[in-house]
Amino acid sequence: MSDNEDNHLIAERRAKLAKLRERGIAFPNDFRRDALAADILNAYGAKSAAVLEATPVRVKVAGRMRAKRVMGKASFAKLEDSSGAIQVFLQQQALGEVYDEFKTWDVGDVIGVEGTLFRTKTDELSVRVERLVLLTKSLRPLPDKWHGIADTEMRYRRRYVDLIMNEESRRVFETRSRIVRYLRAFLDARGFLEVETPMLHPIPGGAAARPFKTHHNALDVQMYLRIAPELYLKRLTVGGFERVYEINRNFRNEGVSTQHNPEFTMLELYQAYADYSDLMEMIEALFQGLADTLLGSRKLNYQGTEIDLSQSFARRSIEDIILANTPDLDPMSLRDAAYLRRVCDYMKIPYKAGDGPGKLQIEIFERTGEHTLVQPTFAYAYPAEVSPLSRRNDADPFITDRWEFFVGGRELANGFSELNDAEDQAQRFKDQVERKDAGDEEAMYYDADYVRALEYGMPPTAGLGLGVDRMVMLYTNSPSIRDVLLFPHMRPEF
RNA sequence: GGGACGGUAGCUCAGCUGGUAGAGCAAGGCCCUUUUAAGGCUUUGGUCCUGGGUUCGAGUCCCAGCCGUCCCA
Repeated sequence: MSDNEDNHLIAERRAKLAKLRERGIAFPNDFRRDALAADILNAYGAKSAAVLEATPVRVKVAGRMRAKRVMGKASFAKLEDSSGAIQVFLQQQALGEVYDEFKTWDVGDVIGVEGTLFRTKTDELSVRVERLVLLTKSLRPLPDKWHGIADTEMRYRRRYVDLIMNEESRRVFETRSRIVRYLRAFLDARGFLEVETPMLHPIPGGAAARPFKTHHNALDVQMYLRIAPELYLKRLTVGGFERVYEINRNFRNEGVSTQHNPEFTMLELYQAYADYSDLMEMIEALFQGLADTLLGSRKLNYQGTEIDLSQSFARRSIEDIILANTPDLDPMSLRDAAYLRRVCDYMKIPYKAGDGPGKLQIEIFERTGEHTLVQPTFAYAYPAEVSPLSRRNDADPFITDRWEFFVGGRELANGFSELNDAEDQAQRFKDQVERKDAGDEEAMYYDADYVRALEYGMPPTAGLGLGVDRMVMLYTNSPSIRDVLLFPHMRPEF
């Protein structure tokens, strides 16, 4: 992908622009359109040639020239705006000198035309142009109009070209916007308050992940881009905002893949006087309602697999899922660290020396169970050891009241009843610090102010985080997270 | 981090066991007043990703690197 500046196509267009500059305003901004292509087609697409001739309709449209067919003294071109495209018809006889200039214009130029509607011999509604203006000279040739861009690298690095060329790509990002609007409407209707909490954190918290580090000059302190907004949002529930949410970016200093981008969008919400099972119901309503609104169906195709959202979503405990996928395991030894280490050794699953039975369980689950959760499934009963912010289960202190939600073998959301016991939280942070000191880079820091907030009293609360990008992937049938991010992370080009 | 695959004209792609770098579209010129991947004639356009190596000779083979895609961890 190397188009150097001196390729002759660009040179020719620069020469044309130089002539435009000599003649006056090369980039005029006084053309005002009065119609969009799609609106014209909707309003007059059914009118007959005779009716259009009897009662002429004048329109002013503007957009990018996407096709150009010159036949001597008459030409056709396709003019594309945000709504769609309409054909324009130009004649030497009607336009004079401007027509001769038009013949030198290029596909990709932005033009404005004024004229009357008519139907061509092939019955296509078109604009018979009476006035014609070049609004923006395009200096770079567009990709092949028939093949489009196949080069994924160019699609991601030059999203603007991708958006010009690919209707499908535009549609994905329009759908993304609709999904985010749906999320807001869904939560607003349930009495949630949208808030904004800091992106620059003195202590990165709320998740197990490596943060991006930065530095605040005036204060001369180390800062971190947030890995999750969780601890701030829960401070707000202490403050009395009983239903809050935030939709914004998190940053994690980790690998890039079809599932991961260093910055990604997360919905987090907290609801007081609710528990983790209330949130399972909320997720179900959310995913089903979105399918209804977006697709008009609760069955969707994701990369060749039918996903059925119409049934009540499955709920299975972590230990059940582990046993279902590895039936040889001894059900009575699932919390025996020595036994689990032998299992990991046998299955070639890496683990760290300090990993206890809870962490080992999750390692086994992630290797053997996750990818089997294709239909919407809540995996619940996460070990307390890997859930330092979750409320312990009343009957079984080994586990917490926590689930993760899977579709297509992929984690889309994580929710739990919140740990609101300040003293338990302080102890869990201490355990995390020990793990960090032992070399676990993903272990959490001790957040003293957060513990202090809990000491004021946080009502019983449940919260969840939902990966918006992955959700958009699901609903737009996109194989890679890069397909749903306008400007995905790439290595610097220059 | 490991593996597989890819990088050739502005775009999409050919290029066999090593032997003068190709097509379509786009672009320049000429013709053309109802086309829609318009058409006809014609011309131009290359750091074959980069750097080494083997060879009389490398787009092609070898090594290293860069960028990307997918899979795995």
